[in-house]
Amino acid sequence: MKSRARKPGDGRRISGGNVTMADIGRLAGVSQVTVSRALSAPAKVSPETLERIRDAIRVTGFVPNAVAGALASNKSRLISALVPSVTNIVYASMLHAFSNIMLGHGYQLMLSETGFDPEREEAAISAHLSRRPDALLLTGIHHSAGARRMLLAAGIPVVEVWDITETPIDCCVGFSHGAAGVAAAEFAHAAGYRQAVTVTAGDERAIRRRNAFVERFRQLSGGDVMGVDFDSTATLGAGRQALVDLLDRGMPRGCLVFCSSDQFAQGVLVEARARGLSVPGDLAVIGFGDQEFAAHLDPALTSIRVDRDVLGRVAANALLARFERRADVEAVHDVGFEIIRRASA
Amino acid sequence: MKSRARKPGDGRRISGGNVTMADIGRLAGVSQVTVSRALSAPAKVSPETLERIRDAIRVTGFVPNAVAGALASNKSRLISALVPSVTNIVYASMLHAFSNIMLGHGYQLMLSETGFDPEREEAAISAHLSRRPDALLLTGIHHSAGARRMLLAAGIPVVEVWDITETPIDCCVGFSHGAAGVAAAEFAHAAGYRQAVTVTAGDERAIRRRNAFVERFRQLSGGDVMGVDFDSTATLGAGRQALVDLLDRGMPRGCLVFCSSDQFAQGVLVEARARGLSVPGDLAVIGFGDQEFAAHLDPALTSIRVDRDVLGRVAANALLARFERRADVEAVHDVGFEIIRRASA
DNA sequence: TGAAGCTATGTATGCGCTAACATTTGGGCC
DNA sequence: GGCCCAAATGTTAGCGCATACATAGCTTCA
Repeated sequence: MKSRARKPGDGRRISGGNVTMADIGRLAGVSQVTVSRALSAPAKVSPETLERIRDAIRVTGFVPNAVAGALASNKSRLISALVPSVTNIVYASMLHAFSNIMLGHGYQLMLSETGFDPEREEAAISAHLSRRPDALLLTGIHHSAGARRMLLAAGIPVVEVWDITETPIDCCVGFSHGAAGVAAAEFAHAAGYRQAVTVTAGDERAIRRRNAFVERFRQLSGGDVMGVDFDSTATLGAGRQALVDLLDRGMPRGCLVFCSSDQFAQGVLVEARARGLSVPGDLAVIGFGDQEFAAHLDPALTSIRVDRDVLGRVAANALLARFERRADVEAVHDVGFEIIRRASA
Repeated sequence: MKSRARKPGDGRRISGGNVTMADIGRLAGVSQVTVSRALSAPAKVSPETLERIRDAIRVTGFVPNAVAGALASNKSRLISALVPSVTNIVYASMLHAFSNIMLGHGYQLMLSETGFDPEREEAAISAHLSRRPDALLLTGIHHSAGARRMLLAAGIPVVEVWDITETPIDCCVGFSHGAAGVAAAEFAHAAGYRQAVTVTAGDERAIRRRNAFVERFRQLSGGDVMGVDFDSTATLGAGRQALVDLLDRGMPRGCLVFCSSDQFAQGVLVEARARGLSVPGDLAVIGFGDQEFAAHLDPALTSIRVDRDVLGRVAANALLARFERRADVEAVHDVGFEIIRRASA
């Protein structure tokens, strides 16, 4: 009896889908291994046999079971990616570049969102590791102790993106958020701004940029820097509200608004226009991310650009290099950032 | 001998990660099955045994191998999602809502981008099916013949989103793009517009909306409707360029620009402002998607809203219903759309 | 001409888990 | 006291592949 007794509705496929290599072999008059070879190393199979096998596959619609393959070979050709949010273009475009390269090398992507929450991240890591991915992409360099332990125990390549550290779990690709904040402060000071305020999302990296900005700007200008912080992710509406709050709190005229994202910055610009405030006269604005719309706003938005495409590509290549145990791979890749000066600051 | 001889570098984990249930059982003084039960049905295991097993798991950092579990049970608890692009907020936010619900029910997500290309979609479907997902989410209702064949043979729940049809592969959640185009034409005519042009991305659904709009608008106004088509996805810059082209081609004054996305519409608004054209005086604009920025543009953008959150949630629930073989599930879910009238048209 | 090597295939085994069935133990009950 | 049943655990048999090793038929060339 080929199949054991099963209750209905127990997950057994209705039809197709459960054709196996053994079935194909039977049809083609060869053994299961030869079918396996025909798929993974066709050069090792004679042309005639190959053709019979391919016919059988075509006729049956056979799709090899990669789950079984992964179990047998201990290689899943699956990559896990954990990002804070897919609706944030900044992560989505990095993912896009990353997954395109991995796909080109035969790897599929498993995705989870962590929402900037280390506990959710830890849960996701555990869930993903149970799937035995061949590698893992994490966003950021701060992870719970439990997460670090699991990742080290898993013994697979891990790339942390969007930040850099001298002590990555395995390797990291990103840039220094502290340096970005400092550069923005120096840019603002050099541009003549002596007063600044901040608008920051509930994102640990945004907070680090803000802190570095505030510290450096205080050093340079001596003044105090007030700010509006959000728990949540950046939206245009929140940016508008932030400017309302800042004006209520007596935000000085002619000051620079350092925003943790272009969404906030656009909101500030929109609210300023609605109130008849001139930019950069009454207030100047600097965003982060240099999204496509930044250059087209009126006034065009000054922003900190990070090449998310390069980020994703470098991360993918770092993993591929690790798979091939290439010796030339470095653990820390700084992709840098660039302040794009436009009319808003 | 427990492990066979292996060459170095053949994918074997370095440490941890290859603890098995049998190892845990040995430590806890029970058999492997009891460990399995402790994890999947703890009520069936005595409290003392449970505690010893949990201790052993804690000590070793054991993470169960879901690959083996999936092979044995023929249930992967994996859902495949194929979307045209994750960088398009319209799909990203739908995915976000979808994956949140699935995650809450213990399902992980496998993701691929298809780039509006049926061939890429077919390849992705094949790759995903080899992973034996428990269900599949597809974008759109048009798929290659090969794709349809594979999906039917797989015998798993499939939900097609962003469109509806009377003949889904399994079930679909979306709205009628033809109806949306017709509604936009009727809205435009009722608002007094007698001339219209279109700006359309290389997206089969956008083209269908456009065609329906053009046909209905012609019926109502008698006039011709010219348009700019892009092969690629919608960007603000392309929208600007589209208006440039349309003006060059003698686009009539006071006409309505029907855009296949808010990105295009924003580009048209930006270009109009740059040229000193008034909106909706010199030209009116209607977008699609009602993204967050639409309401904040100047003038605020009239757009066709589709509730992407509901779309993702309904799609998730449709799959969950199928898993539970609930009888109350319908095959076609029309989530509708809504024209949000603002200042731009 | 025969040993060595190569090509094409096959056999055996097990990856780590779940599902079905078997067994043991200890009450509860008539 | 014997019977039945439930609770707790164990035994067995695969899931569909990939890997290691074995084997048969052919070349090749010393």
